[in-house]
Amino acid sequence: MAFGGYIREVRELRRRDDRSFSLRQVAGRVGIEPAYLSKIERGQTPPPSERTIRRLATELDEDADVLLAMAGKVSQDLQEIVMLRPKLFADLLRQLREAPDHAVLRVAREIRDGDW
Amino acid sequence: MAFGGYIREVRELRRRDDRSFSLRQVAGRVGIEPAYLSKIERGQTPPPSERTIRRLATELDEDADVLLAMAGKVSQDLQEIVMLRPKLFADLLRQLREAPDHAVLRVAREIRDGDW
DNA sequence: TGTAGTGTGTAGTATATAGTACACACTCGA
DNA sequence: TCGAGTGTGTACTATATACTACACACTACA
Repeated sequence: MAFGGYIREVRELRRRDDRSFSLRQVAGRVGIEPAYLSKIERGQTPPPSERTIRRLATELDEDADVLLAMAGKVSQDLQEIVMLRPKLFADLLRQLREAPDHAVLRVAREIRDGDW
Repeated sequence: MAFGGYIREVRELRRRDDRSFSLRQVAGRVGIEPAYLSKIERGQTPPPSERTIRRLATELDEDADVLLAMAGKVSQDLQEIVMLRPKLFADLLRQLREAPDHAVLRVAREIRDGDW
């Protein structure tokens, strides 16, 4: 799914119950020009910065990491986690690339339960 | 450790045994201008692109993910792994941020051994 | 002693990123 | 019916990214 089209879809859905979700008003609350948001939603310009995507996520009650992924980006805080131990996490991610969700989830659960 | 200084250190070390590791010759093999490599090594310009860092890594026999991390970058292929399942990997990475190396390694080993 | 090779200073460039600013035509409720 | 609000077209801009090109002074060794 393309980033812009998804934003438009979600915004118009919210708008059905709340007239304040017009393009202009959302742009205003997010802190960008309406013309820019219009171009973003129609894919006439590349997705905006991480900062702006995060504000859109908050505004539209969407998951920031998912929106960032649709925009072809990875959250800066995740990048920093990888950069602190690059070999460790590079290997791990490449191992997990093909692993089914449930296997990854189990791993996350084990770690969370702190059985180190 | 700063990216540029590390490159210089490694290159000069290689150079002790192999005169072909001069700044000019390495730049030539990597495909960039000597003046540019000079500025990189002295930190007078930001680290180069992922593509150029990878070539430097090959040339100097260093780990590309580690060099990229020193340059404040995360490999594009790793970013793509995260972007395919953003929620899953975002959660996992944030769980593992504080986990000790050996715990992460054990997780990687379990997955590799395929006990899904 | 001269020339081949070394690192570096300075100037400039192309492309991408991340937007702003303003005007325009349309629509819809009071 | 008119004016407030809507989305969009066009033109511009500032900053960052990722380099190239050329000239210069120094060194080393044949």
